[in-house]
Amino acid sequence: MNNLSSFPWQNPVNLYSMTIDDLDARLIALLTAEPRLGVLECSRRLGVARGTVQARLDRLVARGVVTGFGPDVSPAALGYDVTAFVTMEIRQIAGHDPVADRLARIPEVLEVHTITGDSDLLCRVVARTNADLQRVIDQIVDVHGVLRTNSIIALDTPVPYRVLPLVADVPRHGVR
Amino acid sequence: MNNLSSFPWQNPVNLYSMTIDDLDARLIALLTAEPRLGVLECSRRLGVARGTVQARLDRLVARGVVTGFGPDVSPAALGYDVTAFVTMEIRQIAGHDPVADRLARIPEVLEVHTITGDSDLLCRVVARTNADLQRVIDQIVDVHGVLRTNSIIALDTPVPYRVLPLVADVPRHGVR
DNA sequence: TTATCAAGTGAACAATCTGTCTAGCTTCCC
DNA sequence: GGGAAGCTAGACAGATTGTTCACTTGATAA
Repeated sequence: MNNLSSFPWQNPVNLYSMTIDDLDARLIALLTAEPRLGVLECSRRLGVARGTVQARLDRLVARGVVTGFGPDVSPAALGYDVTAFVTMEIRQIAGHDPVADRLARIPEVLEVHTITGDSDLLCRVVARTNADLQRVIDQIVDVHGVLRTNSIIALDTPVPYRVLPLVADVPRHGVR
Repeated sequence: MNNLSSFPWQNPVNLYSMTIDDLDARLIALLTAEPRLGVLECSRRLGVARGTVQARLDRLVARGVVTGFGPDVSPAALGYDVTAFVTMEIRQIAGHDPVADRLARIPEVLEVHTITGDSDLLCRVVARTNADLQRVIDQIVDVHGVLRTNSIIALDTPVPYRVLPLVADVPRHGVR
């Protein structure tokens, strides 16, 4: 079933195992908890050599498991207290999706997905107030090709976005 | 209308202006682009003194605008290629939401929101394959209090989560 | 069994950065 | 004018970084 080891060159993306081991997971968890930690301090906390931490980090980044260490910005702290999910039907147009391109130009649109189901696109937007949300939605509706939208407001977020449990879980399912 | 300056003590959370200026935005953009940059290098790139960058950064973190510098992990790179949004109706139970607590115990559940509309909760989940998604959804359905679920698969993500345009936009709307 | 390779260890080097102070200057507000 | 806050510029010791070295270990394959 798994031909990665037999014909790795046929699967360049998967040249490296898509799994991480326990040390990787602990490293990610550590850096998530205390992101400003240096490599040296990490090596001390994890009980391994500095070179190991450095190599692991490089490998995680090279594989694309860790895509960056960007500052996490809270829209709420900037005054954008309202989060909403907007689904929409669009007029299907050939070629590279022009609707998504237009949506990407609206700063309040934080992400866009194409989806299965009745609607075609799902995007997450933020706004300063409910009234401000109307303004943002108006911008979305104005996008050429958008036929109909449907908004759902996120009242509360009992579980904010997190990946750590997943990261901690992966080593236990290690296939390789 | 804005009583922040008159009675700041009545609004402890908003003691600091919820706005950022151009330098803040440029600093965030710079760190987003090259996150491993040190404070000194930032000060050189931005053309300001090191102490300024340090102070700005400290303030951004203190205000909660920047919540962390955690490593950004890509679930896809870990083999979780399928993303789905699951909405659900739940049996309303008094007290601190026990359903969300249970959902939080499922590693594949990346975030949970309570929402307006027909459904009560919206959560983002990932899975290794479509078949694996069924396993995850089964776990969700098994949660006590979950009555019905509805899954939407994200086929593609033309605009991945990003906050930078918003950050760049805020200084232009600076109220203070 | 032996050869080979990938990975980790421990140590060393110079160059750089960090945390923390100082002092002086400007701007804004009462 | 006085005060507060923010920025600049410079200084210090101490810590960290990137890099390279030689050596050990474990797994794999011939």
